[in-house]
Amino acid sequence: MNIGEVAQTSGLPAKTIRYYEDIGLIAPLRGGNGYRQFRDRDLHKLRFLGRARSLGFGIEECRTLLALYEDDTRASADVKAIARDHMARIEKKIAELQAMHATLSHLVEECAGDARPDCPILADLAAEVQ
Amino acid sequence: MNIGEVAQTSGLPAKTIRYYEDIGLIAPLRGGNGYRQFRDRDLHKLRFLGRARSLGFGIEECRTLLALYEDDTRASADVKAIARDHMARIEKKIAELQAMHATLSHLVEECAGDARPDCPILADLAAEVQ
DNA sequence: GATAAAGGTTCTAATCACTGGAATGTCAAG
DNA sequence: CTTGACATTCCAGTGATTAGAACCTTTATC
Repeated sequence: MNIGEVAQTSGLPAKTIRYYEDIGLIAPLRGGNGYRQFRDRDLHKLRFLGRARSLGFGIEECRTLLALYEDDTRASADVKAIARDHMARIEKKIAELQAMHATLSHLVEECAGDARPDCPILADLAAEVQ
Repeated sequence: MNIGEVAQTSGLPAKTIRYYEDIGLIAPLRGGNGYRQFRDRDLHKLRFLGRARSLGFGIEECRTLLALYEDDTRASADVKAIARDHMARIEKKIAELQAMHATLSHLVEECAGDARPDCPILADLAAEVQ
């Protein structure tokens, strides 16, 4: 399989697939013409990566997860720990975003949103103390 | 005021303040020794920027907000529109993170998390179809 | 066989908002 | 005079791609 077909099948852009090879996440073979030759194994890995990335795992976590996936002697506890860490980060991020949203929501409600210059949003941003 | 004091007062790292000058968000004066000389106006702007950034506005949005702040003839509607757009982006991001979290939460619950290799998390990542 | 389109290759540079580090200059105190 | 704290500039790196340029190979059509 050439990269185009793999991109189609995996849902990852060809650019991304090349990048993943660059950083050593996959290692497709090469044909005589220099084209990458993807085996089923490469495709599986790419799908794994696409799914893990879509769940927000970072590249290095993906690398670790992939290694665990390929290690028959892994302990599921190791995988679970990575997932838990990641969940904690997501929770933190959500909380931050919700705090931002709450503040903005409050300010937007207060703002007349008309042609006049008076604006509680700017007033808040400019306030000496929050 | 020198940059160190401004960093203290504004809560922004000196590096960040220099960067903000670099991209034209502030324009402090210079003393004969080449040191930046910050006026109250610069400090106000930096606090404004710090607050806006902490609410998640991007640098270019900050630039626009700062311009609106300094424009006495602004319409509050313009500010409100920027804030609304930003809120919408935040909402989208929260929804994405919540979806990730829900999936992970489910998988983590299913995973024994012991010394055995069987792991629903890896199984999900490796699944052909989701 | 010529040619053009489609697909492949590598490489560099850009994104965003800083941040780290190196090499160097200035100021205040002892 | 020296030491230390503080300032300066410039270059490079972060994460995870992505855009674009210049070029090569394959395939289909004339």
